[in-house]
Amino acid sequence: MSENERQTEEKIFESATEVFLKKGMDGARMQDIANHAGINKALLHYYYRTKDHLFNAVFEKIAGQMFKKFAPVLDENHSLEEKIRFFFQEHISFLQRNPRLPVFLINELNRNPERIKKLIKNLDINKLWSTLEKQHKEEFVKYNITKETIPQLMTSIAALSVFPFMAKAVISGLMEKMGYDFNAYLEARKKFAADFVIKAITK
Amino acid sequence: MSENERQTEEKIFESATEVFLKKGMDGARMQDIANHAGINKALLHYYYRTKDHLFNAVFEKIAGQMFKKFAPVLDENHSLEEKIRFFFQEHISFLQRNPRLPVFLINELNRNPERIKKLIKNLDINKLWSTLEKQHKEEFVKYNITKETIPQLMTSIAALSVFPFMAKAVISGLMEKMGYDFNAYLEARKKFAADFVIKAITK
DNA sequence: TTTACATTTGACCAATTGGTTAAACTATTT
DNA sequence: AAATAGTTTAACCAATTGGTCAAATGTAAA
Repeated sequence: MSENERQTEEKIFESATEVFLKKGMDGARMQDIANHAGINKALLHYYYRTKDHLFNAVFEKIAGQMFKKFAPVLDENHSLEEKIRFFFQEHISFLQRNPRLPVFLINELNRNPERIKKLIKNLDINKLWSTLEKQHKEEFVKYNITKETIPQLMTSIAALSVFPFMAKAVISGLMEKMGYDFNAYLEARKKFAADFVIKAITK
Repeated sequence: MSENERQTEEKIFESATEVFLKKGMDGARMQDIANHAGINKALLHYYYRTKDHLFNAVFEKIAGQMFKKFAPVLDENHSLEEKIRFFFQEHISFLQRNPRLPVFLINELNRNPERIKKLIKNLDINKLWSTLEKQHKEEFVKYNITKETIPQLMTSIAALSVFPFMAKAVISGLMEKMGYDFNAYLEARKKFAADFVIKAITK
Protein backbone atom coordinates (compact mmCIF):
# COMPACT_ATOMS: atom_id res chain seq x y z
CA MET A 1 0.00 0.00 0.00
CA SER A 2 1.81 3.04 -1.27
CA GLU A 3 -0.31 5.35 0.82
CA ASN A 4 0.63 3.61 4.05
CA GLU A 5 4.21 3.60 2.95
CA ARG A 6 4.28 7.32 2.44
CA GLN A 7 2.55 7.85 5.76
CA THR A 8 5.21 5.81 7.51
CA GLU A 9 8.04 7.66 5.82
CA GLU A 10 6.45 10.98 6.64
CA LYS A 11 5.92 9.97 10.24
CA ILE A 12 9.55 8.94 10.50
CA PHE A 13 10.72 12.18 8.98
CA GLU A 14 8.55 14.28 11.26
CA SER A 15 9.67 12.42 14.34
CA ALA A 16 13.30 12.62 13.30
CA THR A 17 12.96 16.36 12.70
CA GLU A 18 11.50 16.89 16.14
CA VAL A 19 14.08 14.80 17.96
CA PHE A 20 17.05 16.16 16.01
CA LEU A 21 15.88 19.74 16.56
CA LYS A 22 15.63 19.19 20.27
CA LYS A 23 18.73 17.07 20.87
CA GLY A 24 21.03 17.64 17.91
CA MET A 25 22.82 14.93 15.97
CA ASP A 26 24.96 13.76 18.90
CA GLY A 27 22.21 13.82 21.47
CA ALA A 28 19.50 12.19 19.35
CA ARG A 29 18.91 8.43 19.71
CA MET A 30 17.54 6.27 16.95
CA GLN A 31 15.43 4.51 19.55
CA ASP A 32 13.90 7.84 20.57
CA ILE A 33 12.96 8.61 17.00
CA ALA A 34 11.48 5.15 16.56
CA ASN A 35 9.44 5.43 19.75
CA HIS A 36 8.30 8.89 18.77
CA ALA A 37 7.08 7.55 15.44
CA GLY A 38 5.48 4.53 17.08
CA ILE A 39 7.50 2.03 15.06
CA ASN A 40 10.33 -0.44 15.35
CA LYS A 41 13.89 0.80 15.29
CA ALA A 42 14.77 -1.50 12.41
CA LEU A 43 12.19 0.24 10.31
CA LEU A 44 14.14 3.45 10.55
CA HIS A 45 17.06 1.71 8.92
CA TYR A 46 14.76 0.25 6.32
CA TYR A 47 13.68 3.72 5.16
CA TYR A 48 16.85 5.68 5.88
CA ARG A 49 19.79 3.34 5.90
CA THR A 50 21.85 5.05 8.59
CA LYS A 51 21.51 7.75 11.21
CA ASP A 52 23.62 9.96 8.98
CA HIS A 53 21.27 9.51 6.05
CA LEU A 54 18.30 10.41 8.20
CA PHE A 55 20.04 13.37 9.73
CA ASN A 56 21.17 14.70 6.39
CA ALA A 57 17.65 14.51 5.03
CA VAL A 58 16.35 16.50 7.99
CA PHE A 59 19.20 18.98 7.93
CA GLU A 60 18.91 19.66 4.23
CA LYS A 61 15.23 20.50 4.50
CA ILE A 62 15.65 22.72 7.55
CA ALA A 63 18.61 24.61 6.15
CA GLY A 64 16.68 25.17 2.95
CA GLN A 65 13.70 26.61 4.79
CA MET A 66 15.85 28.97 6.79
CA PHE A 67 17.80 30.46 3.91
CA LYS A 68 14.90 30.66 1.52
CA LYS A 69 13.45 33.26 3.84
CA PHE A 70 16.28 35.61 2.98
CA ALA A 71 15.71 35.53 -0.74
CA PRO A 72 12.22 36.91 -1.50
CA VAL A 73 13.35 40.30 -0.31
CA LEU A 74 14.90 40.70 -3.72
CA ASP A 75 11.89 39.83 -5.82
CA GLU A 76 9.63 42.56 -4.56
CA ASN A 77 9.61 45.89 -6.25
CA HIS A 78 9.62 47.89 -3.08
CA SER A 79 11.84 50.55 -1.59
CA LEU A 80 14.75 49.61 0.62
CA GLU A 81 12.87 50.72 3.69
CA GLU A 82 9.84 48.62 2.77
CA LYS A 83 12.09 45.63 2.19
CA ILE A 84 13.65 45.98 5.61
CA ARG A 85 10.24 46.15 7.27
CA PHE A 86 9.04 43.22 5.21
CA PHE A 87 12.07 41.16 6.11
CA PHE A 88 11.75 41.53 9.86
CA GLN A 89 8.02 40.94 9.69
CA GLU A 90 8.39 37.73 7.71
CA HIS A 91 11.57 36.38 9.21
CA ILE A 92 10.60 36.82 12.84
CA SER A 93 7.16 35.38 12.13
CA PHE A 94 8.81 32.37 10.53
CA LEU A 95 11.08 31.90 13.53
CA GLN A 96 8.14 32.21 15.89
CA ARG A 97 6.77 29.12 14.22
CA ASN A 98 10.19 27.40 14.22
CA PRO A 99 11.98 28.70 17.28
CA ARG A 100 14.48 25.86 17.61
CA LEU A 101 15.81 26.25 14.09
CA PRO A 102 18.60 28.78 14.63
CA VAL A 103 20.28 26.96 17.51
CA PHE A 104 20.06 23.69 15.65
CA LEU A 105 21.53 25.08 12.46
CA ILE A 106 24.35 26.99 14.08
CA ASN A 107 25.27 24.07 16.22
CA GLU A 108 25.36 21.52 13.43
CA LEU A 109 27.21 23.85 11.09
CA ASN A 110 29.74 24.29 13.83
CA ARG A 111 30.05 20.57 14.40
CA ASN A 112 30.47 19.78 10.74
CA PRO A 113 32.07 22.71 8.91
CA GLU A 114 32.02 20.96 5.54
CA ARG A 115 28.29 21.53 5.32
CA ILE A 116 28.84 25.24 5.06
CA LYS A 117 30.53 25.13 1.69
CA LYS A 118 27.70 23.00 0.41
CA LEU A 119 25.16 25.46 1.75
CA ILE A 120 26.92 28.51 0.41
CA LYS A 121 27.50 26.99 -2.99
CA ASN A 122 23.77 27.09 -3.58
CA LEU A 123 23.31 30.81 -3.07
CA ASP A 124 25.10 33.15 -5.38
CA ILE A 125 25.84 36.00 -3.02
CA ASN A 126 27.57 38.14 -5.61
CA LYS A 127 24.58 38.14 -7.91
CA LEU A 128 22.36 38.90 -4.93
CA TRP A 129 24.50 41.85 -4.03
CA SER A 130 24.69 43.26 -7.54
CA THR A 131 20.92 42.97 -7.86
CA LEU A 132 20.49 44.88 -4.64
CA GLU A 133 22.99 47.46 -5.78
CA LYS A 134 21.23 47.94 -9.07
CA GLN A 135 17.81 48.23 -7.45
CA HIS A 136 18.85 50.70 -4.80
CA LYS A 137 21.79 52.63 -6.13
CA GLU A 138 20.26 56.02 -5.34
CA GLU A 139 18.96 54.88 -2.00
CA PHE A 140 22.37 53.62 -0.90
CA VAL A 141 23.69 57.11 -1.40
CA LYS A 142 20.74 58.64 0.39
CA TYR A 143 21.35 56.29 3.30
CA ASN A 144 24.68 55.58 4.90
CA ILE A 145 25.50 52.47 2.88
CA THR A 146 28.74 51.77 1.08
CA LYS A 147 30.27 48.68 -0.42
CA GLU A 148 32.45 48.44 2.68
CA THR A 149 29.65 48.56 5.21
CA ILE A 150 27.39 46.10 3.44
CA PRO A 151 28.62 43.05 5.38
CA GLN A 152 28.25 44.99 8.61
CA LEU A 153 24.72 45.98 7.72
CA MET A 154 23.64 42.55 6.49
CA THR A 155 24.94 40.73 9.53
CA SER A 156 23.39 43.34 11.80
CA ILE A 157 20.00 42.78 10.26
CA ALA A 158 20.35 39.03 10.56
CA ALA A 159 21.55 39.40 14.14
CA LEU A 160 18.61 41.51 15.23
CA SER A 161 16.19 38.95 13.85
CA VAL A 162 17.85 35.68 14.78
CA PHE A 163 19.54 36.41 18.09
CA PRO A 164 16.40 36.49 20.25
CA PHE A 165 15.70 32.91 19.22
CA MET A 166 19.24 31.74 19.80
CA ALA A 167 19.37 33.25 23.24
CA LYS A 168 15.69 32.60 23.89
CA ALA A 169 16.41 30.57 27.02
CA VAL A 170 18.41 33.36 28.64
CA ILE A 171 16.31 36.24 27.40
CA SER A 172 12.96 34.78 28.35
CA GLY A 173 14.39 33.79 31.71
CA LEU A 174 15.56 37.32 32.40
CA MET A 175 12.33 38.84 31.17
CA GLU A 176 10.23 36.62 33.35
CA LYS A 177 12.20 37.92 36.29
CA MET A 178 11.55 41.52 35.26
CA GLY A 179 7.88 41.09 34.53
CA TYR A 180 8.10 41.27 30.76
CA ASP A 181 6.47 38.78 28.40
CA PHE A 182 8.70 37.11 25.84
CA ASN A 183 5.99 36.66 23.24
CA ALA A 184 4.98 40.29 23.47
CA TYR A 185 8.64 41.16 23.13
CA LEU A 186 8.89 39.12 19.93
CA GLU A 187 5.75 40.67 18.52
CA ALA A 188 7.04 44.16 19.24
CA ARG A 189 10.43 43.28 17.83
CA LYS A 190 9.17 43.10 14.25
CA LYS A 191 8.60 46.83 14.25
CA PHE A 192 11.35 47.79 16.68
CA ALA A 193 14.12 46.10 14.70
CA ALA A 194 12.98 47.65 11.45
CA ASP A 195 12.80 51.13 12.97
CA PHE A 196 16.14 50.55 14.63
CA VAL A 197 17.92 49.65 11.41
CA ILE A 198 16.31 52.34 9.32
CA LYS A 199 17.11 54.97 11.90
CA ALA A 200 20.68 53.74 12.10
CA ILE A 201 21.37 53.92 8.36
CA THR A 202 19.60 57.23 7.74
CA LYS A 203 22.06 60.02 7.04
CA MET B 1 54.13 16.55 45.11
CA SER B 2 51.50 19.25 45.39
CA GLU B 3 52.96 21.22 42.50
CA ASN B 4 52.75 18.30 40.12
CA GLU B 5 49.27 17.61 41.32
CA ARG B 6 48.11 21.09 40.56
CA GLN B 7 49.79 20.93 37.17
CA THR B 8 47.95 17.72 36.37
CA GLU B 9 44.61 19.12 37.44
CA GLU B 10 45.19 22.27 35.44
CA LYS B 11 46.19 20.28 32.39
CA ILE B 12 43.05 18.21 32.69
CA PHE B 13 40.90 21.29 33.07
CA GLU B 14 42.48 23.00 30.08
CA SER B 15 42.12 19.94 27.89
CA ALA B 16 38.55 19.44 29.00
CA THR B 17 37.73 23.06 28.24
CA GLU B 18 39.17 22.77 24.76
CA VAL B 19 37.42 19.52 23.92
CA PHE B 20 34.07 20.54 25.42
CA LEU B 21 34.16 23.88 23.62
CA LYS B 22 34.77 22.18 20.32
CA LYS B 23 32.46 19.18 20.65
CA GLY B 24 29.95 20.03 23.35
CA MET B 25 28.95 17.74 26.20
CA ASP B 26 27.40 15.04 23.98
CA GLY B 27 30.15 15.05 21.40
CA ALA B 28 33.09 15.11 23.80
CA ARG B 29 34.78 11.82 24.75
CA MET B 30 36.59 11.26 28.02
CA GLN B 31 39.26 9.41 26.06
CA ASP B 32 39.79 12.48 23.88
CA ILE B 33 40.26 14.66 26.90
CA ALA B 34 42.67 12.18 28.45
CA ASN B 35 44.71 11.91 25.25
CA HIS B 36 44.73 15.67 24.91
CA ALA B 37 46.10 15.99 28.44
CA GLY B 38 48.59 13.19 27.86
CA ILE B 39 47.30 11.09 30.73
CA ASN B 40 45.36 7.95 31.46
CA LYS B 41 41.60 8.02 31.26
CA ALA B 42 41.24 6.71 34.80
CA LEU B 43 43.09 9.75 36.04
CA LEU B 44 40.30 11.95 34.81
CA HIS B 45 37.93 10.10 37.08
CA TYR B 46 40.41 10.38 39.91
CA TYR B 47 40.37 14.18 39.72
CA TYR B 48 36.80 14.75 38.54
CA ARG B 49 34.67 11.82 39.50
CA THR B 50 32.37 11.79 36.50
CA LYS B 51 32.04 13.38 33.10
CA ASP B 52 29.25 15.50 34.52
CA HIS B 53 31.47 16.83 37.29
CA LEU B 54 34.16 17.75 34.83
CA PHE B 55 31.70 19.34 32.45
CA ASN B 56 30.05 21.36 35.18
CA ALA B 57 33.38 22.70 36.33
CA VAL B 58 34.18 23.80 32.79
CA PHE B 59 30.74 25.21 32.14
CA GLU B 60 30.62 27.20 35.35
CA LYS B 61 33.90 28.92 34.60
CA ILE B 62 33.02 29.69 31.01
CA ALA B 63 29.57 31.02 31.81
CA GLY B 64 31.07 33.21 34.49
CA GLN B 65 33.62 34.71 32.11
CA MET B 66 30.98 35.49 29.53
CA PHE B 67 28.53 37.24 31.80
CA LYS B 68 31.11 39.12 33.81
CA LYS B 69 31.87 41.01 30.64
CA PHE B 70 28.44 42.61 30.78
CA ALA B 71 28.83 44.03 34.26
CA PRO B 72 31.73 46.51 34.28
CA VAL B 73 29.75 48.79 32.01
CA LEU B 74 27.96 49.91 35.14
CA ASP B 75 30.97 50.77 37.26
CA GLU B 76 32.40 53.41 35.00
CA ASN B 77 31.39 56.97 35.42
CA HIS B 78 30.96 57.65 31.76
CA SER B 79 28.15 58.84 29.56
CA LEU B 80 25.76 56.41 27.99
CA GLU B 81 27.40 56.84 24.63
CA GLU B 82 30.83 56.16 26.06
CA LYS B 83 29.52 53.06 27.77
CA ILE B 84 28.11 51.72 24.54
CA ARG B 85 31.41 52.26 22.75
CA PHE B 86 33.30 50.75 25.64
CA PHE B 87 31.05 47.69 25.69
CA PHE B 88 31.45 46.81 22.03
CA GLN B 89 35.17 47.42 22.20
CA GLU B 90 35.65 45.15 25.20
CA HIS B 91 33.07 42.50 24.44
CA ILE B 92 34.06 41.90 20.85
CA SER B 93 37.73 41.87 21.83
CA PHE B 94 36.93 39.28 24.47
CA LEU B 95 35.05 37.15 21.95
CA GLN B 96 37.90 37.44 19.47
CA ARG B 97 40.02 35.67 22.06
CA ASN B 98 37.25 33.14 22.84
CA PRO B 99 35.33 32.72 19.60
CA ARG B 100 33.76 29.35 20.44
CA LEU B 101 32.21 30.54 23.67
CA PRO B 102 28.82 31.79 22.41
CA VAL B 103 27.90 28.67 20.46
CA PHE B 104 28.97 26.47 23.33
CA LEU B 105 26.99 28.41 25.91
CA ILE B 106 23.83 28.72 23.87
CA ASN B 107 23.91 25.10 22.93
CA GLU B 108 24.42 23.76 26.44
CA LEU B 109 21.85 26.11 27.91
CA ASN B 110 19.46 24.81 25.31
CA ARG B 111 20.29 21.21 26.10
CA ASN B 112 19.91 21.66 29.82
CA PRO B 113 17.43 24.45 30.60
CA GLU B 114 17.80 24.10 34.37
CA ARG B 115 21.19 25.75 34.15
CA ILE B 116 19.57 28.99 33.13
CA LYS B 117 17.82 29.59 36.42
CA LYS B 118 21.07 28.97 38.21
CA LEU B 119 22.85 31.43 35.95
CA ILE B 120 20.22 34.10 36.22
CA LYS B 121 19.92 33.78 39.98
CA ASN B 122 23.43 35.16 40.28
CA LEU B 123 22.81 38.44 38.49
CA ASP B 124 20.29 40.81 39.88
CA ILE B 125 18.90 42.30 36.73
CA ASN B 126 16.50 44.61 38.48
CA LYS B 127 19.24 46.26 40.46
CA LEU B 128 21.29 46.52 37.29
CA TRP B 129 18.43 48.24 35.56
CA SER B 130 17.67 50.68 38.34
CA THR B 131 21.34 51.63 38.54
CA LEU B 132 21.36 52.32 34.84
CA GLU B 133 18.17 54.29 35.16
CA LYS B 134 19.54 56.41 37.97
CA GLN B 135 22.80 57.08 36.18
CA HIS B 136 21.26 58.07 32.88
CA LYS B 137 17.81 59.42 33.60
CA GLU B 138 18.33 62.59 31.59
CA GLU B 139 20.08 60.77 28.79
CA PHE B 140 17.23 58.29 28.40
CA VAL B 141 14.94 61.21 27.71
CA LYS B 142 17.43 62.76 25.33
CA TYR B 143 17.68 59.48 23.48
CA ASN B 144 14.78 57.34 22.43
CA ILE B 145 14.77 55.03 25.43
CA THR B 146 11.77 54.13 27.55
CA LYS B 147 11.14 51.44 30.11
CA GLU B 148 9.27 49.50 27.43
CA THR B 149 12.04 49.51 24.86
CA ILE B 150 14.82 48.60 27.28
CA PRO B 151 14.63 44.86 26.61
CA GLN B 152 14.61 45.54 22.88
CA LEU B 153 17.64 47.76 23.17
CA MET B 154 19.60 45.46 25.48
CA THR B 155 19.04 42.39 23.32
CA SER B 156 19.89 44.37 20.21
CA ILE B 157 23.22 45.40 21.68
CA ALA B 158 23.98 41.84 22.74
CA ALA B 159 22.91 40.58 19.32
CA LEU B 160 25.19 42.93 17.39
CA SER B 161 28.16 41.82 19.45
CA VAL B 162 27.56 38.11 19.82
CA PHE B 163 25.91 37.11 16.55
CA PRO B 164 29.01 37.33 14.34
CA PHE B 165 30.65 34.70 16.51
CA MET B 166 27.64 32.44 16.57
CA ALA B 167 27.26 32.55 12.82
CA LYS B 168 30.99 32.80 12.23
CA ALA B 169 31.06 29.69 10.07
CA VAL B 170 28.44 31.03 7.69
CA ILE B 171 29.55 34.64 7.71
CA SER B 172 33.23 33.97 7.16
CA GLY B 173 32.32 31.48 4.44
CA LEU B 174 30.22 34.05 2.63
CA MET B 175 32.82 36.76 3.07
CA GLU B 176 35.58 34.63 1.71
CA LYS B 177 33.49 34.19 -1.40
CA MET B 178 33.01 37.95 -1.73
CA GLY B 179 36.62 38.88 -1.09
CA TYR B 180 36.13 40.31 2.38
CA ASP B 181 38.28 39.39 5.37
CA PHE B 182 36.49 38.14 8.47
CA ASN B 183 39.08 39.44 10.92
CA ALA B 184 39.01 42.88 9.37
CA TYR B 185 35.23 42.72 9.58
CA LEU B 186 35.42 41.97 13.31
CA GLU B 187 37.89 44.75 13.91
CA ALA B 188 35.70 47.23 12.09
CA ARG B 189 32.64 45.97 13.89
CA LYS B 190 33.69 47.41 17.24
CA LYS B 191 33.15 50.90 15.88
CA PHE B 192 30.38 50.11 13.43
CA ALA B 193 28.12 48.50 16.03
CA ALA B 194 28.58 51.35 18.47
CA ASP B 195 27.84 53.97 15.82
CA PHE B 196 24.91 51.89 14.64
CA VAL B 197 23.29 51.71 18.07
CA ILE B 198 23.93 55.32 19.00
CA LYS B 199 22.55 56.51 15.70
CA ALA B 200 19.50 54.32 16.14
CA ILE B 201 18.61 55.59 19.59
CA THR B 202 19.31 59.26 18.92
CA LYS B 203 16.14 61.29 18.73
C1' DT C 1 -5.59 -19.65 -4.00
C1' DT C 2 -1.10 -19.26 -4.77
C1' DT C 3 2.91 -16.72 -5.94
C1' DA C 4 5.84 -12.85 -5.46
C1' DC C 5 7.14 -8.84 -3.38
C1' DA C 6 7.44 -5.26 -0.13
C1' DT C 7 6.96 -4.00 4.78
C1' DT C 8 7.36 -4.65 9.73
C1' DT C 9 9.10 -6.89 13.72
C1' DG C 10 11.88 -9.06 17.60
C1' DA C 11 16.11 -10.83 18.63
C1' DC C 12 20.68 -10.21 18.20
C1' DC C 13 25.61 -8.25 17.33
C1' DA C 14 29.83 -5.51 17.48
C1' DA C 15 31.69 -1.25 18.76
C1' DT C 16 31.87 2.55 21.67
C1' DT C 17 31.86 4.70 26.02
C1' DG C 18 31.70 6.14 30.89
C1' DG C 19 33.30 4.23 34.76
C1' DT C 20 35.81 0.77 38.15
C1' DT C 21 39.55 -1.79 40.34
C1' DA C 22 43.63 -3.73 41.83
C1' DA C 23 48.22 -3.25 41.31
C1' DA C 24 52.40 -0.36 40.44
C1' DC C 25 54.74 3.76 41.26
C1' DT C 26 56.21 8.04 43.75
C1' DA C 27 56.97 10.97 47.45
C1' DT C 28 56.72 12.10 52.27
C1' DT C 29 57.09 10.86 57.11
C1' DT C 30 59.01 8.33 60.88
C1' DA D 1 65.18 2.22 55.36
C1' DA D 2 60.63 1.06 56.24
C1' DA D 3 56.01 2.40 56.55
C1' DT D 4 52.34 5.34 54.99
C1' DA D 5 49.62 7.90 51.92
C1' DG D 6 48.71 9.87 47.67
C1' DT D 7 49.10 9.40 42.42
C1' DT D 8 49.08 6.95 37.98
C1' DT D 9 48.33 3.07 35.12
C1' DA D 10 46.62 -1.11 32.48
C1' DA D 11 43.06 -4.15 32.24
C1' DC D 12 38.49 -4.83 32.67
C1' DC D 13 33.20 -4.22 33.06
C1' DA D 14 28.39 -3.05 32.20
C1' DA D 15 25.43 -0.26 29.62
C1' DT D 16 24.26 2.05 25.60
C1' DT D 17 23.84 2.45 20.80
C1' DG D 18 23.86 2.13 15.73
C1' DG D 19 23.08 -1.35 12.86
C1' DT D 20 21.83 -6.33 10.99
C1' DC D 21 19.03 -10.42 9.91
C1' DA D 22 15.89 -13.96 9.44
C1' DA D 23 11.34 -14.67 10.20
C1' DA D 24 6.58 -12.97 10.14
C1' DT D 25 3.00 -10.18 8.24
C1' DG D 26 0.54 -7.83 4.84
C1' DT D 27 -0.63 -6.89 -0.11
C1' DA D 28 -1.25 -7.03 -4.86
C1' DA D 29 -0.89 -9.71 -9.04
C1' DA D 30 -1.27 -14.31 -11.66
